Amino acid sequence: MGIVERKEREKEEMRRKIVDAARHLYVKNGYDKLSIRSIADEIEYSPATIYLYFKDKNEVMYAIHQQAFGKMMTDFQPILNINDPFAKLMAMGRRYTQFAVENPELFDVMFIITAPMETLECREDIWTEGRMSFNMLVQVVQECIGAGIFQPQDPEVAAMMIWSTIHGYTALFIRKRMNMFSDERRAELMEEAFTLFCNTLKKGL
Amino acid sequence: MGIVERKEREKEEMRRKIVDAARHLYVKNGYDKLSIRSIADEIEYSPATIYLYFKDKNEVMYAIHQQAFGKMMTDFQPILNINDPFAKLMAMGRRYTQFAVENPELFDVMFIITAPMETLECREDIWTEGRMSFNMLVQVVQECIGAGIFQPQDPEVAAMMIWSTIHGYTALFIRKRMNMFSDERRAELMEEAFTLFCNTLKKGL
DNA sequence: TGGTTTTAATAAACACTGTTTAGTAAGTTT
DNA sequence: AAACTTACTAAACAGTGTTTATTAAAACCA
Repeated sequence: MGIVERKEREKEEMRRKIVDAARHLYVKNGYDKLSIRSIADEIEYSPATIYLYFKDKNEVMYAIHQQAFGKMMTDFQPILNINDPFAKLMAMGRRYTQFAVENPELFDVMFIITAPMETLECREDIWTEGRMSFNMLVQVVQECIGAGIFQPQDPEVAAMMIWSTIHGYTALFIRKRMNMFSDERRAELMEEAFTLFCNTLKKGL
Repeated sequence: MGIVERKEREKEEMRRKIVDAARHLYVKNGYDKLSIRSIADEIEYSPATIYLYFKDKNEVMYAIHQQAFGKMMTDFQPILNINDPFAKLMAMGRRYTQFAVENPELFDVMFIITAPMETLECREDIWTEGRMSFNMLVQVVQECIGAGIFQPQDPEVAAMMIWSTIHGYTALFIRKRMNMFSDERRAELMEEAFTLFCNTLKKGL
């Protein structure tokens, strides 16, 4: 009797339906305007039903957060084919910011908003999505060390420094903390700060 | 007749009362739990009264944001007496993170939360608090160039790169994006990333 | 097949939220 | 003393996340 299996599938299917609707609304309207009721409306179920599949709104946000990391990974896939490790590193930095600009809400839920981090899956030293993404960066840094572009050193420390810089201006931009500059100057500063950082790394790391 | 003047003073006094209560509650409970009603309760007025002094909650947040920048400026004051420009720069970086760790909610409203940036005061290329803080950093970078520690270059670009790195790991930490590491490793990575960044700057910028 | 149990879904309520509007009471001016 | 102006608030509007009691359907068992 495949009844339990079918029920399992239906449960999965329903979860997927909820997350898809939620992601849709979230990407369009942002976190503040994403409500359990609007998700329920979208999938034509009552609001209470969502609580049969997710503990709370944070868990819905975590599911979106997971999907967002999935999308980012596929976006990054072509970069992994680049042979020159430093060129690969630079391409990764560029893509990070590009991803944020093209998908501001997804970037938000991945790296800024607190909601998804309130779930069990993101506490107690385990945050799978973060761990895996960071490892990807660490590996490229490792390759740079192996190729003699960077000096021998703890690749995690170097990776953390590099992530910080790229994430820094990206987050400041996304959260409007470059509003003291004009649109043009803003773009210029980000671009040139990136270039300067790359050159500094090449010389000094 | 000093009646208009007294009324002016009373208006100012009331605004101050509201912001003080709001800041108090915000620092204690964070943005989500700060409500117009809770502020009204604290100062023993009706919620509607707050709307006679502030356009909306965003403007209250902007007032807190202003006060937070004030506090940060006084925290930074002693650093400005350091003679060696590079030591001054490093001290500023340290204090930035220290301020964030000691006053996470204030850091949030200054550099992460979107609410205060929705006000008129923060749109159209003017964000006084941001401009002034950034200028402070630019000046120190300028001094580093003058002292021959950094090569001649656009000090705003260099300042943006430096701000990005320091802000990067600070924001990632505050928003729990280092949850894939243990407490100890987290602190270690931040500390060593900072040291590595300083050394890289000294060598390569 | 009939009766029992389990499951899925919901209506309604609870305790909130930011914000607006209409009305009141006190202070100020003429 | 009457007219006007200001400061304030009660109440309402339209939402929010979440919980609970209830119902209807599906699954299981005799």
